[in-house]
Amino acid sequence: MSENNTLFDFSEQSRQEALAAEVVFDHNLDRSFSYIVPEELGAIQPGQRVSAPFGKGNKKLTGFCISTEKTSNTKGLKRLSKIIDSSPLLAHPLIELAQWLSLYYVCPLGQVLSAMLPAGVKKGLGFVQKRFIKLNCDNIHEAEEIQKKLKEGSKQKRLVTILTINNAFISGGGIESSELIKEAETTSQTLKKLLDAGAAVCERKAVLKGSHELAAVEEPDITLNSSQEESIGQINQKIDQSAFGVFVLHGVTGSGKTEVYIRALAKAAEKGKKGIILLPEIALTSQTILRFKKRFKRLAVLHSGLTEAQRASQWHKIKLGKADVVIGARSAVFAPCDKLGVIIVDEEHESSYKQDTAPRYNARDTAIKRAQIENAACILGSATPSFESYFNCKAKKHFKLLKLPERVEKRPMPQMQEVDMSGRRAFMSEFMIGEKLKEDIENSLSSGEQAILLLNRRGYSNFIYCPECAHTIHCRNCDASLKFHLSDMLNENSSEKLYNTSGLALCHYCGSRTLVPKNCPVCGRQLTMRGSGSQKLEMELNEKFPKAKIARIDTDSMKGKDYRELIEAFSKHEYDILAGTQMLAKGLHFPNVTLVGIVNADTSANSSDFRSAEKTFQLISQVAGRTGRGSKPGKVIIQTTAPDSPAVKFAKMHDYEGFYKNQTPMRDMLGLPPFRKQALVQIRNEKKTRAEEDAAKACETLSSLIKTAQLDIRLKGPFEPPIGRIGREFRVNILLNAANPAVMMSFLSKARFSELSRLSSKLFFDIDPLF
DNA sequence: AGCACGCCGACT
DNA sequence: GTCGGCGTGCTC
Repeated sequence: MSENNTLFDFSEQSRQEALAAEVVFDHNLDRSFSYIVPEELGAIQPGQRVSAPFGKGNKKLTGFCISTEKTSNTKGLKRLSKIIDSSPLLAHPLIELAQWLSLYYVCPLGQVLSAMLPAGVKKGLGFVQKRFIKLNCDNIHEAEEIQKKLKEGSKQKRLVTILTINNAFISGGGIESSELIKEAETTSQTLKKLLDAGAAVCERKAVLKGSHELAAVEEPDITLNSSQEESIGQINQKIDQSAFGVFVLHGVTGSGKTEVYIRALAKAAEKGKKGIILLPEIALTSQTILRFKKRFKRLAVLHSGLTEAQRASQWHKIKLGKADVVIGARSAVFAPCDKLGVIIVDEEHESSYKQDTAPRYNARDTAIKRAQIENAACILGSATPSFESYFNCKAKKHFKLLKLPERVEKRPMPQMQEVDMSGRRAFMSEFMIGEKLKEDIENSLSSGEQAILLLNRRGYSNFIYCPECAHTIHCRNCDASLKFHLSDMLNENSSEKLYNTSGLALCHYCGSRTLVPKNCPVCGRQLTMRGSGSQKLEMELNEKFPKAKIARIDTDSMKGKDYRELIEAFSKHEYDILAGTQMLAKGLHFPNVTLVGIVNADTSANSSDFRSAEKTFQLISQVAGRTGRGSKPGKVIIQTTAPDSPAVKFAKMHDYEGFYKNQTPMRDMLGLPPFRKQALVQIRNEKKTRAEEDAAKACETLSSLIKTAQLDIRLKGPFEPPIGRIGREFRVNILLNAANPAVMMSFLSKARFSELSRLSSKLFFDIDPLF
């Protein structure tokens, strides 16, 4: 209707200059749309969200304004309906970062911008309405007048007194009503009378939810050793100069990396700048958070245990400049700090920094880019740096390697001992704890110390299996066998004699849950749950150490909060043995743990994974770091079927450099990371033949584009991924690798608008994939 | 990504 | 004769 009046408006509208806004939406269209900004909506800035009519039905969509421009060419442009935010949610550096992410990770800008904001912020959560009370006068003299009218010793009088003392006059901020009532030891009834009499007024204001600050600040009394001093010196220099620089802090476990982080964050705060520290989600325990809370009063925390509203509140706290330090998981790399001084990525080698849904960014690499945009220092800390980061120190001028080769207080590195299980496969299928490990656990227990046992698989068993015909139960939607999980969630009466009532079959790929039949659907014999897992380990421990208190941790048995509680309980020695999966390897600090047993060090999960040796090395080294953190020395028992593999050998000797030198020539030869950058193009379709056809076409298109432009990009594929079908869709992969990430970036942004976009299969890009 | 338009098969 | 399958094209 109103959009159609251009016919008559022609002479006035189109000749006049109008303000146009470029808007991107959170959909799969990788382009922006121009809209006229109607004058009555007022000023608009990039980073604000807008509501705009879109498509034939003019459906109102929420988008982001990314730029504005005066233009006389307004033909065919629609008008914005609304400016949603009163001020930009995303400042310029974050928009710039989003533009880079969009290009680098081949993801529409609107999706990136949307992913930068917590869901609660988009919903407008994070604030609570509170009532503030102030006297209906402007000074003490007028307040005395009010006092005179009230009865001596009355509660109303007391309220007025408190308001007067606190200068809660009409032009001021007032006192929050519940605080006032508490202070005056009265009730809301009394306050209401005062308000009704017109002696005081009430004002509603939006206040950050749960934003109570911690009072006590502990003075740091830790003396740094010389390598810590050296490291912090170099980092602080960059922070002082407001200069970009990346520091790979290679510190053995227990070498005091956290103290270096704290000093860098303090330095930034001292300069009036902000700092962000990223941790793997699993390491964000109250243990760690508390350590930072003690040192930084103005701290914001972003972890998955928060509700949407709490998260939004923390976000706004940062946005309002009320936090000097932000501690959080992956997405905290987008924390809306202005004046960023330092950004830290702890355990930078962790694969959980990579997001596995669009935008598929790696928070470590995003942190580097953000530091570059904002002229900040970036610290990548790890006991086992990723080969990528170590390589960058040699190859890139902005990277600098800093080493912390010794544990603090000169504590010794744990003693490492491997146990060769290769000749004992029969034993391992039955039990998981060998004699050597059993002995050492007994020793630890008898001297009142604690032990951690680490297992590499999750769940009770690998699959549900028929011993007669070898049939395994598979997922309906995926090419994956279902895993059996013990569960007490089932109610006995619903599941008769046909189903196993002790647990459920779970698909680790699409998350579907089904009942487990008792008998094989093919031959009718009774099914068994074969394999080994942490639940089975727990049972074996209970048998072998009946007096010990045993706790089990894995992703299946734990949801965030329970996990944190269990960690606390273990650190208070409420348990003797902690058994679980990889997640135990991360940055936990238990002074009383003197023994770590790695039940099976072989990460043979996926032989196509060229990083599997690197992962094994990281696992052993990280887990070893959990022991001997107190006054007593630590010991590590590594059960492995490959005691001579480089990963085990070098990890045993705590020799990272040696392992790097041993492994990287092979990577170089095969053209793998860190020497070349990888990009995965995945074709998905519900029809298998269609997926295969389209993959073949995509290969051809890509190959010819590479050839004609003579690019240094190699193509491998098409090939079926380890799991060929997930959630009903068949998948086919094509792998690209390029010597130069910029070449890859420009190639892909061109390629996706070529014939590739005309395929009927869905296309997915995963840059720097981790398998 | 949505959503509409449009052209061929299986039904009341 | 109509309902509805999903291929194609467009979105300021």
